[in-house]
Amino acid sequence: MDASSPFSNQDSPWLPFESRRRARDEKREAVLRTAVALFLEQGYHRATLNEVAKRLNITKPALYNYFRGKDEILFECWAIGNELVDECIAETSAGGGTGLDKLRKLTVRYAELMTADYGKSLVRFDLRDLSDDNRKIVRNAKRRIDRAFRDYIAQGIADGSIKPCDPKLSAFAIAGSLNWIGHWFQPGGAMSGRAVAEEFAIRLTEGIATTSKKKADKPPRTGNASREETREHHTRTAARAAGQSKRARGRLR
Amino acid sequence: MDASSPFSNQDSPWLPFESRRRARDEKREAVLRTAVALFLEQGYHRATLNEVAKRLNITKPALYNYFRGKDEILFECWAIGNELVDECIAETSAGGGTGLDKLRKLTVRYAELMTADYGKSLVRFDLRDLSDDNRKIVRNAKRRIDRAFRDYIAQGIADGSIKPCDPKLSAFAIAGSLNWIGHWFQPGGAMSGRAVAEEFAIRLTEGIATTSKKKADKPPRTGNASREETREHHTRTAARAAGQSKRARGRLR
DNA sequence: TCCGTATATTACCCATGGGTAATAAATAGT
DNA sequence: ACTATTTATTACCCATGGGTAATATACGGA
Repeated sequence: MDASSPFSNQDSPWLPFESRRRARDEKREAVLRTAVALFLEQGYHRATLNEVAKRLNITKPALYNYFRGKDEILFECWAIGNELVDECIAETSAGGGTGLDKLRKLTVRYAELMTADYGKSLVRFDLRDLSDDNRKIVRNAKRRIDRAFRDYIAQGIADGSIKPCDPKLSAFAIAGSLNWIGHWFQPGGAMSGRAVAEEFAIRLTEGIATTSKKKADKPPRTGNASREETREHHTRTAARAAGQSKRARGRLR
Repeated sequence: MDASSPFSNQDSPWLPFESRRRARDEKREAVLRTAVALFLEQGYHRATLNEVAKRLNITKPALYNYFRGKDEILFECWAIGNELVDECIAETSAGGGTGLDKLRKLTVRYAELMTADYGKSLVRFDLRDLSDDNRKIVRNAKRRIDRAFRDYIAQGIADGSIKPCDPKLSAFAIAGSLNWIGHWFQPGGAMSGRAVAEEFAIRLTEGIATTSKKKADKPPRTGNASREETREHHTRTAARAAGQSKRARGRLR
């Protein structure tokens, strides 16, 4: 009725009777795009590799040219999301400002990530579906993200931009609220991902900020923490090749 | 042993039947306690009914004396958690106070629920594992919970205890943060569930409250929103019998 | 004591879906 | 064009685990 039609899936490099000569990495990424969408849509266990393949106009065994197995696909989806978060943290840390400034900056970007597929995969996939090695990698990455939030809060307390509080619990509270976005946000809604992100950034930090800015009431200052680039989900492929962890590049023969 | 029968005498031919039924319900609940723990520990799909049975020193088919199938067990676990939340909401709504008072009261109780198994089941189980009918029930219940948060916020804005804000987004932010507790809290940690709950209640409401109470700094006023009873996870059995929804009482023969 | 019911067990069925082997088709290099 | 390599397909294996049928056992009631 839908996915099997030759007219849907216009972005599949395997369109029948189409030139099948495309870079291997593009196909890999196409698999991941399809897989992450399906995993989110149906849940990892209900989603089958047959269905992933079907949506790409190929058959299941073809997937094994690019991945060792289902759990590796899951991990790679997660890894892409993780790289996006890492970029957020790196850029936020690189930029200046008070602890509160950084916290807000990270909050906005992280929130917006949670409204997109790869971001959602960070919070909706289950660690226990991964291999032991990959599970360790993910756990460490989660800790790094948590530390970023805590560090910014601690820094804010130190520089006086944030009220004294327990950084650990405050980070949990903020990150929890943001992570939950990945569970309820759906693109078709009334607010865009960007809008939700900016709203949340204000709401979640106003409680602990020392200066109670009324940024929300009118838009005289949109803030400098949200206008820069956020629009390159592509050209990330090269960066991934330098990823920190063992991520097999397809089946090694 | 309880109040299920006024006469513990042999002149009541109902006593044996009653005690039998009670024994049955106790076994039912034992299954649910074991199942919810296992589902949380391993995830619904990895957890097997064989393992549930094994932990109860019985075998898998014995479970089918009490439940129609795995997904019904999942639903019943969820239903118990939902009743606990319903009690929170009912009591909070019954009690007086400003919108902010009620919001805080609900926040404390809800947070503490999230630190226990049945509470966690509300946010960690996947709707899509349920039958269509049960899924509808759960969805409606989730909406009711969301509405409670929104109503209290709206009420608080109306009575001046809460700053003007979007009730919908604020409710999402608060509930999200609370729900996330169900994902990270583990009993063995440094803080008790109660302690986490009270911390969160303060942190999550201080941002939108008009009066910035410093409840956290010293304990001159512990607040009336946290001392009353919260300690009856038992004797809930009878209340469940009057539950709002089709919940089969074991296999009907 | 004997019957009927509730409850448990053993032994099975079988749909599902991840994964693999053998092989065919396309592509690149010479 | 011939060959090696990559990439896809068809046809299959099989472990897993939910669910069921047949049956045994415990127990209350007469």
